Amino acid sequence: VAKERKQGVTQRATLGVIAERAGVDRSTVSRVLRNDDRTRVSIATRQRIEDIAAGLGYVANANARSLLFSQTMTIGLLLPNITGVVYHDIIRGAEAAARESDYVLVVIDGSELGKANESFRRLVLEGRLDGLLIASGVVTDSLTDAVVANSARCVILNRRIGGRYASVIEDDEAGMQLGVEELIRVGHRRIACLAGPKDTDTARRRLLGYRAAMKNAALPVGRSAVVHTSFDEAGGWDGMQQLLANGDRPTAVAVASLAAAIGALAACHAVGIRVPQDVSMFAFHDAPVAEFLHPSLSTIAMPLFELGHKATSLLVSLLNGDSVPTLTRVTSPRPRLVSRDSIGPPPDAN
Amino acid sequence: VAKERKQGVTQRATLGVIAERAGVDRSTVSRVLRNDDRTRVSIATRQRIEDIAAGLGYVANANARSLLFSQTMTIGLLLPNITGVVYHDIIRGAEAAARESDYVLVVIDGSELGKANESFRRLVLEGRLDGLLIASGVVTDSLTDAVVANSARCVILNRRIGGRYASVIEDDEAGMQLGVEELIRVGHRRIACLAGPKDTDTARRRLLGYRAAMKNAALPVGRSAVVHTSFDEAGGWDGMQQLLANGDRPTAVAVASLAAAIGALAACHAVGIRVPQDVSMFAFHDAPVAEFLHPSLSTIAMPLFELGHKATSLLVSLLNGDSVPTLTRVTSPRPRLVSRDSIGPPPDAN
DNA sequence: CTGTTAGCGCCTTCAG
DNA sequence: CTGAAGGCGCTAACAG
Repeated sequence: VAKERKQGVTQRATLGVIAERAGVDRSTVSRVLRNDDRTRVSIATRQRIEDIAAGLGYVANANARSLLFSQTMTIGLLLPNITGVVYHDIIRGAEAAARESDYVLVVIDGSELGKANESFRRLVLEGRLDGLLIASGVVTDSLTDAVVANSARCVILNRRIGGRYASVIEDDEAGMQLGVEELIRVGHRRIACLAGPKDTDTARRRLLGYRAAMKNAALPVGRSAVVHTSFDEAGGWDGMQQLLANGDRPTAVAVASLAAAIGALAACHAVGIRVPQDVSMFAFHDAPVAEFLHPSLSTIAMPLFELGHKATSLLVSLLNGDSVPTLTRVTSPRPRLVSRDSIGPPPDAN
Repeated sequence: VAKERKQGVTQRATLGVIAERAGVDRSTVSRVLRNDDRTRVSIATRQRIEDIAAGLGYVANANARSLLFSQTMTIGLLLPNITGVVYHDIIRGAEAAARESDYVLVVIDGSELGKANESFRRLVLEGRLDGLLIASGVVTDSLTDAVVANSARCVILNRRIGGRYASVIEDDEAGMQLGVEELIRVGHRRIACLAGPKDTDTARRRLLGYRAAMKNAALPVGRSAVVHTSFDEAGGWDGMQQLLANGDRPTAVAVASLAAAIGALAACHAVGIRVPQDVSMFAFHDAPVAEFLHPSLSTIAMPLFELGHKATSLLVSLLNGDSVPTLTRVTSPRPRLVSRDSIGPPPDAN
């Protein structure tokens, strides 16, 4: 355990040295540099102080402030898999909202639960972070409980948790329904669903959208039409293989994630099933790569920037002591169907 | 500008309250809880203090420590595009190395330069971070200069910068050479290169590997055999289209990034060119998605975990006041060819 | 208009 | 074996 005390080589300017050079008290310097409007400082000294501070490249030490205010003005975004394509927009949205409220955003990789807990401990329990945005996947009650037990605040992204903590969700149901409706519109009737992990709230909501669309069109959902697998490529591959092994093969598939759709496409290629001639499909969530697959993949673009933005602004409210609703839905802009080449009419259409 | 002073609702335990309950001085509590071995505390009081601390869930406040030591024990990893597939292993490696030295790692999204500078300002200049790992792309001299001018330290990942700052690079040249050698081994002679942005050091090194392999085999590199484009899918698409428009179309292509290879595959599909029957290709860098493309993509797996790990341990050395070499190569484990279906014999072979 | 004072939570001499 | 005192850099009363 390295416990050695280390010192930065270059010393940064402090209020003290500026005060000394300007021949005033540190408090005066503080007032000037913060533009404290409750007290007036003479133009002359103000100018002198500002010049010296600028010359020294003075920036206030965040740690001193944090100590004083019990508040660091930084929040963390905990992601289960930092390189997932869908997270980029969430990050951008969160960062924008953070900046609007003078917070800094840092991202924490929680790809392994043990690591997540370790980083979490250092960052939240030791007071480096005022609050945490927790993306679905790594959320556990013990984690969230620990966060709030340490006077930090948290907001859950895209996952509902027993109503004890604030969570923000996208309208998975509407998005999935939109895609299935398109499949129905072009003539499909035997439509299957690659639904994601059975025990996740996200997958459950997407499945609801699928079922809603099927029900509205009075289409049957066979017992083997819904397959639960992981959200990644391997999951899509496995799930598609199961669907293709069925007696009455579906003519179209609604896939609950982009990565799984890539796997599903591969599974089709592997057995010579053509997309969209033999089977149509679309993926939930959009990303640039969809354009470049073979065939290019029709997708549902969700308001992820807004999701990240909303979650962050709620967290900021929480940090301001305001209360926020337990569940917030981000419904605007609406989910959008991005039509590419993976959806066509069913093979038996004529 | 929100400047209101906010207070956490729950107050965290401090040395003071533990001391009070234990009927001792705060300094004694501090000694016990830090396991200070330079001074002995009686078993009885030690036990009492530890019990109370545990009961209160005491964790030392990082901000108070930071203020005292001018050191936060956290380092940042600045990524140009946080969701790039190659970054995941780098992040994991960096995190592992950070933990080994009792540092915490946070990731910063630098996808937009303006944002990067803003986050950077808040995090580095205000002293929230002891040092910064800067991944290629966003590196500018003004940024790095500003970092060290503020008594933070930085290490550049996979990009050399005029010898003024420490940088760590993977062996791009060896990796690219390995792939091209495989193309040559199966019989290709007209081999092109989609080389990435012309002005980046990374692309330049990969191109060197391509040229080295060609030279070793005494194969000519035509003037139109090397195309510079961006590293993303669109870049690969554009570049491949240029190559296919050439008079003597190459029979194989070395692609300097995975995303560009996906774009290149798409460009081939678009004009009915089959991979690998008509054109073979491989991509620099490996990721799970390569397995699920059509055809599955042969790739070069690079030691990215080790890259992140090495860069971080160098940064820690720097923070300890040690000096480190300006340029460090991560050459172990060696680049590895992951053979899949996108490489085959040239069409004119028999 | 400006200085004095006190303290955020922690650690480290130096005395007992 | 333990306590007292001082200070990291900053800000917010309260005095002048």
